[in-house]
Formats: sequence, C-alpha cells, structure tokens
Amino acid sequence: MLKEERQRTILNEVELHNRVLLTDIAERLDVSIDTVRRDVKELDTENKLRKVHGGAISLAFTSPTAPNNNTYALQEKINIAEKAVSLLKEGSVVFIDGGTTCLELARLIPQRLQLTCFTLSLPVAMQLLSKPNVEVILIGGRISKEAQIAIGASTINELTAIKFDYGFIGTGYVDSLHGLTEFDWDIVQVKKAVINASKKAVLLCISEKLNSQHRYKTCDINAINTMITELDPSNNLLNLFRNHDIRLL
Amino acid sequence: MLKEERQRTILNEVELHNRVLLTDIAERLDVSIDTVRRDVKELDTENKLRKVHGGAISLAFTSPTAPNNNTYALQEKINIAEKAVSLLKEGSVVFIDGGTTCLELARLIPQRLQLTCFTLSLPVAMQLLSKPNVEVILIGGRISKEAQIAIGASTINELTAIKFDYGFIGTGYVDSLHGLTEFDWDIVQVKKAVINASKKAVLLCISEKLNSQHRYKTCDINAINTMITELDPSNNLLNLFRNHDIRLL
DNA sequence: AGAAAATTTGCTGTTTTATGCAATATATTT
DNA sequence: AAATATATTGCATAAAACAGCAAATTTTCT
Repeated sequence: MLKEERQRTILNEVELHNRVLLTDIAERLDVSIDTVRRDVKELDTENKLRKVHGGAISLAFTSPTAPNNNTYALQEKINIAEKAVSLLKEGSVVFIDGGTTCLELARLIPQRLQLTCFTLSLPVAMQLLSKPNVEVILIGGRISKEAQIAIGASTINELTAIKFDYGFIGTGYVDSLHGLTEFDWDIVQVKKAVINASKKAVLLCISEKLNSQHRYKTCDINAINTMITELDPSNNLLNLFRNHDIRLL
Repeated sequence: MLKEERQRTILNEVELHNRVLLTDIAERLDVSIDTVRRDVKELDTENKLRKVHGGAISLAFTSPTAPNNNTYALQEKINIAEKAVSLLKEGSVVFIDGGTTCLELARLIPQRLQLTCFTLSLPVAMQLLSKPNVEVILIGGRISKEAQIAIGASTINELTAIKFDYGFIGTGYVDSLHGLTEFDWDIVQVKKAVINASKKAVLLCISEKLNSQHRYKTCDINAINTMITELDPSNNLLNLFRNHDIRLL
C-alpha cells in the first residue's frame, strides 16, 4: 500500500469520526505504529489534522467551526449524511438546508469534490468555507435567531431565480399522510421555495421523526424525490413511505 | 478515549450548563477524578474555562467579555469597538462590516439595545444572533473564503436598495492622501457599495494601519464621516487626518 | 536493464507523557 | 471543632513519542 493511500485512509477516518487511535489504524492498515505515527505527523504539519498523544483529531474539533459534540443522535446523522454525500457528483449545483443533519452533510463533503453549494444557513456556510473546491453562495435575508437561517420575502424571492440539481432539506416533522410539517410558519415558506427550486428534493430525516406532524405544512410527501434515513431502506418502519413514489436510501 | 476528546466534552458541558462538578464528569467519562482535575486545570490555564473548588464554570459566567480566542491586537480593537458602540442609538439601522475589529463591535453591542443590523460577514452574523434585541439581516451572495464575507454582483446590487444610519467599516489600509485601499478587488467593490449605502460611514481602524496603502482604492478619506482608532483623538499620529472634514473619535 | 541514490519502513533502546493511587494538606459544611 | 469533601504532592506503571540505525523499497540516472 502506498503512503498516499494510507494517509488518505487516515484522513477519511478522521473526517468521519473526528478521531483515530494510532494503534487502531496501524492494525487496520497492517503497518507498524511508527509508520502511522510518521504519517500522522506529516498530515499534522500539512494542517490536515491535529496530532495528539495517542492519536489524531479532526481540525473541526479544535477550530471555531462546528465543535459539534453535543448534536443529538450524531451517529445517525452522520450515517444519513454519508448516504447523501454519495449522491453528489462533480460539478453539481446543490442546496443544503440548515439543521444539524444537513450540517453533517456539509462537513462530510469530500475535500476534492468540486461543487456549487447554496445555503440559507449560517453554520452550514461557515462549515463549507473549509472546503477548497466548493463555491459557497449564501442566500441572504432576515436571520432567524433560533434556526440560524435566512428567512423572509427577499430570501424567498431570490430562491425563485435558481434551479438546484439537488436540494437537501431537513424537516421538523414528517408523516406519510400529512407530508412535511413545521412548527414555524416563516420556515415553511422558505422550505417551500427551496423545494420549488430543486429539480430533485432530497429529505434527510432521522427515523425518530417519522410519523410525526405539526401545525404548518411544507409539502406533500410526493414532493420529495428521495428520502434518506439512518435505517436500511428495507426497514419496516419505512413501509408507509414505500407506497409513494419515493426513492428510499 | 483521547485526552483532547475528554477536554472537549468537559468544555461542552461547561458551555452548555455553565458549570460542572468534577465528580460528575469523572464518573460520566469513566476516568479518575485526578485526571479530570488535571484536564480542568489545563483548560483553565488555557483560559477556556475557570476552575473553582469542586468543579469548573464557564468564562462567560465570570467576565462579561466573551471567550475571545486569539485576535491580533485585541485590546486595541476592543477599545475601538467600545467607542463605536457609543454611537449607536436605540432603533438605529446600521451596517457592520467583516474583520476582527467589526466583530468586536458586534460582540460589544449591549444586550438590551434594539437595533437593525445588516452585514455581509458570516462571523458577525453569528455573533449578532446572541443579541436578543438585534434584528440581523445578512446580505447574501458568493462567499469569499478568506474574508468570510459575501461578495459579487448580486451582493452589490442588494446594497443599492438600502440606506443605513451608520455604516461601520474596516479597511486593509488607510492613508490620509490615498484614502482607503485594499489588497482584493472584489472586496473593494462591496465596500464602495456599503459606503454609498451609508448616510454616515464610520471607519474602525487600529493605528497600526495608518499611513499604509495598497493596490485597489475603496474611497477617498473624505468619504468617511467618522474615524475611530484606539488613540486619543488629539494624538499627533492623527494630525494628517485632522485637516479633512472628518470627525475623530 | 542495472546500479546508485534517495526514500520509506520497521526495529531497538531511551525518554517523555498520561494516568491512577495513596498519603497528606486544605477548604467547606454542619 | 468535627466531619466531610476537595486539592496537592509524590510515586509507580503503562503507554506513547522519539532518535538512530539497518533493511527494504522506490526513484533516478546512466
């Protein structure tokens, strides 16, 4: 195995799980601990990760951007984000919504993938700044303090002039019958606009939210092209969604 | 578990609940109390939190000045920001530029002051989110990775439709003769638009930048209404600016 | 292709760091 | 003041980092 490959593997591991142990990775790659240590040292001096006693941690872990350790159900969300990343193709023009799941998606975009990403979300935009090959376009507007995204008429207006290859969106609540719903009216308005502006709308949603609903409706479930949960697509919990014309991932 | 992970967890806990008990966290992390104690001690000397008898508390808890990291010439910038804050009046509609000085201004806006703040800067917008009485409006656009602000035609276009009471701006270089100049052309374009959109343009600038210049020109010094440095307005270094019709603060 | 040079890798012994434990001291509470 | 909880110190152990060296591999050059 080439040094490059090894270092790539280490980096992937770090980006994915925020950390690695030298011993683990040495065993997995079947090289001596010294080699791994040297690799990590190099990657550290290249500022690709941060070497610490016993292993290495992601830069995101230390830097101001996203010290996301208290995200609820982080593992599930990472799982979802990984599936979403697999949809991305070189040169795609995509929209990434706010919320912790979408933030994970932003975080897991591979360094070398060239993309144009639109977003309404401040944290997502911040996260994307660390991706050298991603052009970041923030759609501005009045900022919602809780959701940390742009909302309001001017925002919606801007959205009408764009078409995304994929719109990756989250939702507060989802139900096979009542579709996507939210607690907040303003948020529903921008989400509607996003879905309209997306050739394909991809819903990222942890299974815990399935079969829940709230006051304001964003769209019918049919408006969603692909739905990603942390579950296996064949899981029984998804049966109700299988009837609709939705791709499950 | 790596030491850094542990410390991260402790920090999160502190930031979240403003305090932790050493015994609690030791049990949760399944390490000895000594280890936690040592971690907390380290974090304390790094000024990430404050160690107290039996546990640790958040910095925000002790000092009103938030946990600021490693800004260059921070004290000067705080000084400038404080003067700028004194210009703010209840209900003002202002623009706040990017850069560390302006970020300090955003940070120092009093909690109870009611304002409408426009900005192009992601960090400034994030900072403003913690101000309950500030309406934050982010002007969107293509995001400059280095400057972390929105740039480009659509951004400039949006700026033409607004008038701010005050536009608080920074600059890369300033000179009494050559005016405000920058290293980056795109940035000059948006700054021009901001100055146009401001009834009064207020320049925030540490004295170190006085009498320096660069390639692209933002505006003449006369376009600036008020100039704030960390120096006393009577300081000799400001003599060259006194001739112009500028208010020094 | 084959030799020489440069790089990479694994191994050795040594040094440093991290952690837990116990004894003692200090602070806090009742 | 006594009882309890928390801090400090020194020490022992294990794990990890480091430095130097030699074997193995890759690259470069003829």
